[in-house]
Amino acid sequence: MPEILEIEAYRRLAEKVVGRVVSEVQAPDHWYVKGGATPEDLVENLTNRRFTKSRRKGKLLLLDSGGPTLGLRFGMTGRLFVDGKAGIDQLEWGSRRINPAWHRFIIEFKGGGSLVIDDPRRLGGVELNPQEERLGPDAWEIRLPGLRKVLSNSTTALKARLLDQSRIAGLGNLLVDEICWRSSLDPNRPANSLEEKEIKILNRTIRTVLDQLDKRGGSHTGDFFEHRNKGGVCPLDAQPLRRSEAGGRTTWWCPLHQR
DNA sequence: CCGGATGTTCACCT
DNA sequence: GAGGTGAACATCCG
Repeated sequence: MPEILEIEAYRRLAEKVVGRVVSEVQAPDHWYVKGGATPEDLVENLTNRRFTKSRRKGKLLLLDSGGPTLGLRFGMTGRLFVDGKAGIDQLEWGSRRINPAWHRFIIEFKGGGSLVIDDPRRLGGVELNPQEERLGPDAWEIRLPGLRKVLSNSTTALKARLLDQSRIAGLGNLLVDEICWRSSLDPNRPANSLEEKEIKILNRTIRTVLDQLDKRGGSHTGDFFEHRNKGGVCPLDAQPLRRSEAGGRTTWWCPLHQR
């Protein structure tokens, strides 16, 4: 799932619960509660609280309450439902079935309505007062000086650096492939080998891709997405795409124009 | 049946 | 400390 665009869609959906008061919290899956807290901690800290804001940092969704802040992570297969309505119609690689056993976290509100995380693979989690400072600047808000800093002093592959949430928060595997492809940059290049000219291109491309794919409907709507398969060729120059691994993730790129 | 898929965290190496 | 790897989570799809 979800990368920054999907979490942003969830954030917008979660605005519906701002102003509502929590009547009941169900956290049936102890494993799903992170940060050293227990399901009981969540119940105690959130019951009778009124949510005041729906925020996002990278892939972390945050609901402020005036007291504790609730942090929601969705892993690859987590979906958010508010009042039974989904934030994303169809999650790539997700399940299209609905199974109550996959409802890892449920909040009921006074006066009706609910917020539910459905997560078949249990890769997400909920946390009280997550350490937001562990995340780098948000990818949607980062600017040239911030991006320079992300890439400086590191021989790590460009792609691994862009996926490192502590350096820049929000980009996932699909978005990074799309961004490198549009920027004509080889994802395997050492991060600190980029010239100023290339960093500028990358900086612009990050925002262009996020704005454009957000309007289109998500991380899987990029121009490159449908080609990153076995036998895929570059839609720009028809060159067969290469496949490798970077940062532990499958990477596709065009060996001709991505340098 | 097997392998891989939009993610995060942590242990364990070098 | 930096950086890489593999495991764990559990389901769907080809």
